[in-house]
This record gives sequence, structure tokens and C-alpha cells, in this order.
Amino acid sequence: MLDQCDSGVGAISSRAQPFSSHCGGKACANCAMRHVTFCAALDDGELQKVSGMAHHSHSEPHQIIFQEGDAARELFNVIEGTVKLYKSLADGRTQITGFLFPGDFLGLSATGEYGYTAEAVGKVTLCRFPRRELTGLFGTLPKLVDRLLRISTDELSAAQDQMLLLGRKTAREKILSFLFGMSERAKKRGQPGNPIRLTMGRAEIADYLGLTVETVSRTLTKLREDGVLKLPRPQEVVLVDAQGFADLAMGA
Amino acid sequence: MLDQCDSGVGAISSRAQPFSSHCGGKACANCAMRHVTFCAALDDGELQKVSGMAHHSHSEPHQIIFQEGDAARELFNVIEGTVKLYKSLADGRTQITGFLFPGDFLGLSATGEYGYTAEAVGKVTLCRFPRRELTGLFGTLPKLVDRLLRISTDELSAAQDQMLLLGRKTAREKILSFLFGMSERAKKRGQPGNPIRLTMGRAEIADYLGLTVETVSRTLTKLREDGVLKLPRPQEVVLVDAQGFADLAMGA
DNA sequence: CGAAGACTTGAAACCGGTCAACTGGAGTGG
DNA sequence: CCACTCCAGTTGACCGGTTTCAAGTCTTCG
Repeated sequence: MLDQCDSGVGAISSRAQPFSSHCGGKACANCAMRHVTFCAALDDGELQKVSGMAHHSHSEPHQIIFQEGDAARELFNVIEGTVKLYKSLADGRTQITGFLFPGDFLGLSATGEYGYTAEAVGKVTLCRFPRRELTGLFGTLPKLVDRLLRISTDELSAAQDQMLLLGRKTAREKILSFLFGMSERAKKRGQPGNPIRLTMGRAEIADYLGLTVETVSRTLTKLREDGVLKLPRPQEVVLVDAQGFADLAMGA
Repeated sequence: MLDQCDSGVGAISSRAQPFSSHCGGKACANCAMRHVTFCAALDDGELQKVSGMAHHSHSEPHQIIFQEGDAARELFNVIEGTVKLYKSLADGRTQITGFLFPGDFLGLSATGEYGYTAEAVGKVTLCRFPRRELTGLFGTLPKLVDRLLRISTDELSAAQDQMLLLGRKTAREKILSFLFGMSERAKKRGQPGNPIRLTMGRAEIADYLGLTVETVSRTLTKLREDGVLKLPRPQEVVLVDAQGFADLAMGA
């Protein structure tokens, strides 16, 4: 199901994979991410230029992709799996600033150092680009910068929504917003929006929503008791009434 | 002190100002913001190209500059005064996502609509650019896009810090971080970092930190009682030991 | 089958929120 | 010039949602 340089969105491979593989030639042209992330901004000829500099790599669960403060030498597209981005305080308190799924992009930095840590949640496949080589194309590929600017402002918008959530929503509202967001993003990736598959654990949901594990668990239980959702297994959320749920999550 | 198209950073004018004024010719060349925000990315010749499309305007306290959902037709530089950006829930709960001061930029949007509301905190002077005209220059002025990308990633980085603050810090830590940030930003604008001038009210600080007015007030009182700072007037914070304060705020 | 880890549930404590009253300075008008 | 009003800020008492601490339960996996 997984070729060296190409994978189906959300496909799950049971085959052993090389940790890293260089992809020359028309690798990018065959990539499942061809029409998403910044690659979509390029025509076939332009894609050729970046094809040579990219390569795929695989990360194991809990593996750190890069840490806050590391020199930002690479940019990444997520091909498969879930990545979490987070910042921590000295005493260990952690805030997850975002989850990334197939088709998402990461690695932009204004300072030359990554501003946060990126870690694989489950098994992850990434497409890596050397930053200097890619930014070197900015002059000749203006569409590339446009696209990155757009990705960046998109992320900023999401960050502002998350600030509203963290600063002003109750635990119940946080959970509802989170589930709604997960559902919408799954749909955008062409996956079903209703049975929601949670690829991250309760502790990670808690660190994303500014809550504790216990509160996340209790709140989900309460939503189940209220008939809003079912939890056949911890990682699977079935929405009883998807439309009613959307209204709830939006704040009706 | 204030010309039509030029003002000193942080200068306070007592003269009546026209609400809006078009600035042709070498207006931008004389602007106090010439070497900050995205203007700094352009040489004198390039600046000429944008000079004609820009004009300054003045806003009164509490005046809405644009609202969440409005078509994003303009981009702005803050010339003078304080601007707040915020998002609100249907029931009125509000989260301020950022304060902008002279030299700061706003108005980027991925969707074509502003994703948040911008409001003048005190009297404000803005430099306005029609979005379509400015983005039309992207092709010929790659440095402009680079700069906007950098501004955007800077903001994203600040947003992530704010998420950590909102999700994981205590009220005391939030206030300390806020004051520290205000001090650092004042220094970057070439103003003193120690007596901190708070141009926004307690309610706005509260909406920025995810607290209530009462908690902001109580926490400031506590910091005063602990000898960390003095409050000669509500809008003026004197740090008793600036270095010790910085350590505190960073989490020592 | 046993151990480890993730998730859930329970009881009690606490931080920050809510509601309410008070203070003080700025602006206004008598 | 002083009294009044208004509003921002402060302070107090109480409340409650979330956290904390602790003990279960369930699943997974060796």
C-alpha cells in the first residue's frame, strides 16, 4: 500500500519501512500529497525543481521530530500519521498548540530556530525539505511564497480560535469544539466526519485544551450520559446526531 | 508634532486631525514607520510604488477599525496609539488575541475576510493600504512577500506563546508574563522598559489573559504587596527590580 | 496469565469567578 | 470652588468548576 515515496491518505501500513528514503525523478508527481499543502501551488514543471530536494522519512510513536530551539533546517509535510506541536514550561506543564494530520505542513520559523517541539503521536511518515534549498526557490517561484503565506495566515487564524477556546470556554465547550474540529478536518481529508477516530490519547487532548486528563474523561462520560455521543472504545466517538452536535459545538 | 503623513513614534498630538488624508509623493519616505513593519523590506525606489496607494487615518477610542467577517479590503500599519484584536462568542465572552502598538502590522487574511475584530483602544493613527493593490505588487516585489511571511510567522510564534499562557499559567504568572511582554515591546520601540505604561484598561488586560477584571486587580495588588512592583496610578507600573522581575516572569 | 499503561471514577481542596459594595479620580455643572 | 455624577478600579464574601490526589477498571501485550 505504501511505496517508498507515495502513500494513500490515512493508509495504514503493516510492512516494515526504511527509516528514510531519497526520492528522485517524478517522486513528487506520484505523491498522495501532490494536490495539497504547498505542492498544490506548483505546476508539474515547478514540482520537478523541488522533487529532487525532498525525501520521505518515518518516525516511531513519541519520537521527537525537532525540538523548540533547534536550528530550523528543514520544512515538512505530513504524509501519514498524527504529529503534535507543543511548548512546555520549566516545570513540565505542557500546551499542545496543534495536531497535524496527512496533508498538513510544518516547520516555518521567523527566527531560524523552531519555536516549538514536534513529536510523532503514532507512526508518522513525513516528507522533508531542506529549508535553505526551498527558500532559495522563493525568487523563481513566487506562487510558492504566496502559498506559504496563506498556510501561515490559516494557521494564525486557527491559533486565534484556539486562544478563544483556551481563555473563555468551559470544559464542556472545549471538548465539543475539539470533537467538532476533528470531525471537520477528517472530512476535509476525504474521510468520514462522523465516527470520529481519536489518534491521540486523553492526556494529549487535555494538553491541547488546557485541561487535565480527569476532566477530559469526566466530560466525555457526561456527554455520553447526556446522549450526545457514544464511546464504543476510548478512541472512537460516535455522534448520535451529527447536525445537532454541530449546532452544540458552534454554541447554540 | 504630527504632519499629515508622518508622526513620531509614540508622539501625542493635541492638535485636531483630519479623519483621513491621502499622501502622495515622498510621503512614505518621511514616515516614522519607514524602517519598521513591511516598509523596511523595500528600498527607496520600491517604496515609491507603495507610497501612492497608502493614506493615513485617525480613529477615536472604541472605534471599530474592522469586524470579524468583513471583507478584507485593506491592510494596516499602526502609526500611533494602541489597537486590540479580538474574537467573541455569541454570549459576549471575549478573547483579545493581541494588542498592537506603533510599528505593528495587521490585516492579513487567508479567506478574504478578516478573522477577528480590530478596535482602537485610545486615539489611533493608521496607515492603510488597499489589499488588492498591495498584493498586486507581490510578483514584482518578492521581498515584500518574504517580509509578510516573516511577520506572519512571528505572529504565529507569539500566538503559540499566548496559548501556553492561556492554557497552563496561573493568574499570577499570566500577569507577570503580560507585564514582561509589555516592557520588552516598549524597549523594541525605543521606549523605556521600566516604568510600564498600560494604555489599555483592566477589563482589556483581563480579556487578553483569560481572567476577570477582579482577578487582574487582585493579582496586581498582591504583586504590589509582595514588593515586586509599584502602582503610582492604575496605568503606570514601576518594576522595583527589573532584572529580578524578568527572571520571575520567565519562570524562575 | 500477569504486568503495565490508559482510562475512568470518587472525594476533597482550591483557584479563580461571581455578586456586591466601596473607593477615588476626572469631568460637569451649579 | 465645591458638590455631584460617572466610571474605572479595588476589595470582600461566597460559590463552583476544575484540579488534585487516590483508587479503581479495562485493555493491551509480552
